[in-house]
Amino acid sequence: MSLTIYDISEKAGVSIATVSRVLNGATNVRSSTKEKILKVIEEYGYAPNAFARGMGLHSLKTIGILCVDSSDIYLAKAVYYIEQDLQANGYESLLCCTGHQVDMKKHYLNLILSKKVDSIILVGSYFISNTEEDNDYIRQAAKKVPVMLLNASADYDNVYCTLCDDYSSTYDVTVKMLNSDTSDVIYIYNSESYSGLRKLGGFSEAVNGIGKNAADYAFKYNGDIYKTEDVTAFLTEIAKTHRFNSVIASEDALAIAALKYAAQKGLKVPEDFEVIGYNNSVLCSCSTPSLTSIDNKLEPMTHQLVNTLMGVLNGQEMPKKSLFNGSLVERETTSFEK
Amino acid sequence: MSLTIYDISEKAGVSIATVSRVLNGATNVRSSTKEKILKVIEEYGYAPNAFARGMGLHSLKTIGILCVDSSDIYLAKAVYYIEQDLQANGYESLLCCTGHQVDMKKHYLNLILSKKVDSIILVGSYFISNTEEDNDYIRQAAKKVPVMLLNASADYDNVYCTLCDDYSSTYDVTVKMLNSDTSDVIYIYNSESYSGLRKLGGFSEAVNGIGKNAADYAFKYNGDIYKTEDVTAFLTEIAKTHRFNSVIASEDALAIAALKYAAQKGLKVPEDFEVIGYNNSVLCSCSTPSLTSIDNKLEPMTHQLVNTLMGVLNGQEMPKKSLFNGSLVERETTSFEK
DNA sequence: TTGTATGCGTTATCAA
DNA sequence: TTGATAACGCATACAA
Repeated sequence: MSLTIYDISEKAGVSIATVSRVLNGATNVRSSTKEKILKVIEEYGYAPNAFARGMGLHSLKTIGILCVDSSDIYLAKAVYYIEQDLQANGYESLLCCTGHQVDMKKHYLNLILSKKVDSIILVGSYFISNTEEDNDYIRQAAKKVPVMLLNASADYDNVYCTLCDDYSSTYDVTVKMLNSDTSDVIYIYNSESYSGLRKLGGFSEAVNGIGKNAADYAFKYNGDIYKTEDVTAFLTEIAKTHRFNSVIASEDALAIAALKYAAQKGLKVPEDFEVIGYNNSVLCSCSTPSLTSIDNKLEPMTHQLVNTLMGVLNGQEMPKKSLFNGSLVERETTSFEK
Repeated sequence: MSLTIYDISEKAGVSIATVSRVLNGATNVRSSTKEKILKVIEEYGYAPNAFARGMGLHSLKTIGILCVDSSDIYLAKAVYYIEQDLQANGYESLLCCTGHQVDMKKHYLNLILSKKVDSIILVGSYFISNTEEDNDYIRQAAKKVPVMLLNASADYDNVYCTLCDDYSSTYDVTVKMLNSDTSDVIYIYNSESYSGLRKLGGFSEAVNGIGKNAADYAFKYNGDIYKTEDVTAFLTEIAKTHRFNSVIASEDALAIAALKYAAQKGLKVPEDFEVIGYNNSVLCSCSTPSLTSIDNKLEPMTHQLVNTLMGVLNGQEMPKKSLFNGSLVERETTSFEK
C-alpha cells in the first residue's frame, strides 16, 4: 500500500495533526517544522488518500457536468471550456452524458449526486422542460448542491443560469432578413428545448410583426441534423408548397444543408439565396461559401458560469441569472448592407 | 446531514453489516430481510456516502480520461464514446484536458491518479513521445493502475493499446492516388504525434516506392487547422514551387481547406483535382463537394478499449495491443475506379 | 444467516 | 505551536 499520514508524521518526528495542518495550508505551524514535513513528503512522494480526505472535508473538489451528448460540436466546446475553467480553480470534472431520455437525465443526476460532487452543471438547454413536474428533479438536486444552468433558465432556489438572449438574436436577424432582397424567409429548427423555443419565438415575433402568420414559415426537422442529405430533402419537400429565398437555421449544420439545397437548385448565394446559421461553429469556415452565423458567446458564458459557481461555493451572493447578447458574424452567405 | 447506514439498520431492525451486505449484493442474506432493507432504503431515499464507500472498497468505480483538447471534433467523439461505454459498465468518467504541454500532461496525470481512479485512459496519440524519457510518466502511472492508450502504442507493463493502422491506410490511399489521373499528389499534415508519424510514414513509403523522394511531397502546416484561410494560403504558397493536382490530408479540416484552394483556382473537383481527408468526421458531409475521407474506426476502437479495460480490471488476461484497419469512404472529391 | 468489533486515512476539536 | 483523540460512514473478519 501507499504511505499514510502516519508514516510521514513518524519520519518527520511530529504528530499527524501537524502533518495534516501543513497539508491543508494552515498558518499556525512553525515554518521550520513545515519545511521539515514538506521535505519528507517530497522525498517519499506521499499523496493523501483521496477517499479519506473527502470524508473529512465532505468534498473532493469535484464538479459534476451533465450533458446530453458531449460529441455534439457545440456541447463539446462548452464542456471543454467549463472543464478548463474548473481546472484553473482547482476543481475536477466528473462528466456524464445522459442522452435525451428524461428518465436517464434523472437517473444520472442522482447517481452523480451520490458521488458527492460539490455542484452540478447542466450543459445545454435540454435539461429544462416546459412542465414544472419534469423539472422537479432539478429543484430537488438544488437542495443538496448549487445547480448551474448553461443556455437555460429556471427560477428555483440555488439554481443559477447563464444564457444568451437567443430570442433577441433571432428576432433581430429575422427583421434584417425581412428587409433584405431575399425577404421570403423560412426558419428551420430541430429542437424544442428551452433555447430552441426562444429562438423560434424570436423568429415568430419578427414575422408576426409584418402581419404574417409565423407558423407558416417555421419548419421543424426531426432527425439527425448531420445527415445533410436528409435535411436537404426536407427543404426540397418544403419548397413544393412554399416559396422561399432565404433560410435562417437554429443550427449551423441545418444551414449547411440549406446551402447544399441552394447548390442543387443552382441558386446563387448570397445574390439570390441567403442563409444564416446558429452557433458560429467550425462548420462556418469549413463550408463553401463560408456561413454567416449567430455567435452566442459560448466562451464568455462558460467563464461567467464558472465564476458564478466559485462565488457561490465561497458563500458569496452571486447573480441568479447572467444574460449575454448574441451577435451576427457575417460571412459569404449573406450580403446585408452595412 | 443525510442518512447513514446506521439509520437504515435501525429502521430496518437489523445490523449495519446486513445492510452493507444488501448494498453490495452479497448472496448470504435471507431474501425476506433483504426485501425489508431494500424497502427502507427506498422509502428514505438513502444513498451510501461515496467517500466512506471508496475507503472500504478502495475504489469509486471511476476512470480518469486524459485528453489534450476535448473540443476537437475527433477527440470529443472519442471521449463521448468512451464515457458511454464506461457508463454502461457502471463506471464514471473523470475528464481532464491537459493541453499540449508535456509538463501539464504529467501534472494532471499525477493529479488524477491521486484521486484514486481505477484506471487512466489516454485519448489521442499526443501522449506518446519519441523519447523513452518523456514517456516515463506513463510507465510510472502504469505501476499503480492499468493505462489504456487510444491511437497510440507503447510497450510497457500494464499499458494496453487500441489503435488503427494509420500507416497502411495512408499507404494504400497514396498508392491509389499515384495510380489515378491526378497522380501529382502532396501530403499535408499538422501533427507529429504517434499516429501523425504513422500516417506520414505510410505516405512516404508509397511515394518512395515509385522512386521519388517523399520528403519533397509532404508539407507540415503549423497552426490552427480550423483557420481555413490560413491553410488555403499555405497551399497557395506550396503551389508556387510545387505542381500538384491532388491532396491527401492528415485531418479532414486540412482537406476542406484544400477544397477551398481548388475553388479559388477554379479547378474542377474531382475531375482535375482530388482530395482525401482523414477521420471521416461530420465535416465530410458538410463540405461542398462532400469529402472523401479515411475512416479510422473510432467507435469500434473505443468499444474494444473499454472491453479490454473491463477485462483487465476483472483480472483477466487481455490483449496488450488491439489493431484495427481503416477504410476509405469515397464521396465527391475523388473518382477512383471501382 | 446475522451481529459485533475493528480498521480505513483523513480532518477537526480540544487540551497542553 | 503542537499533540492526543474522537469523529466520519462504510466494509469485513470473525464470532455467534
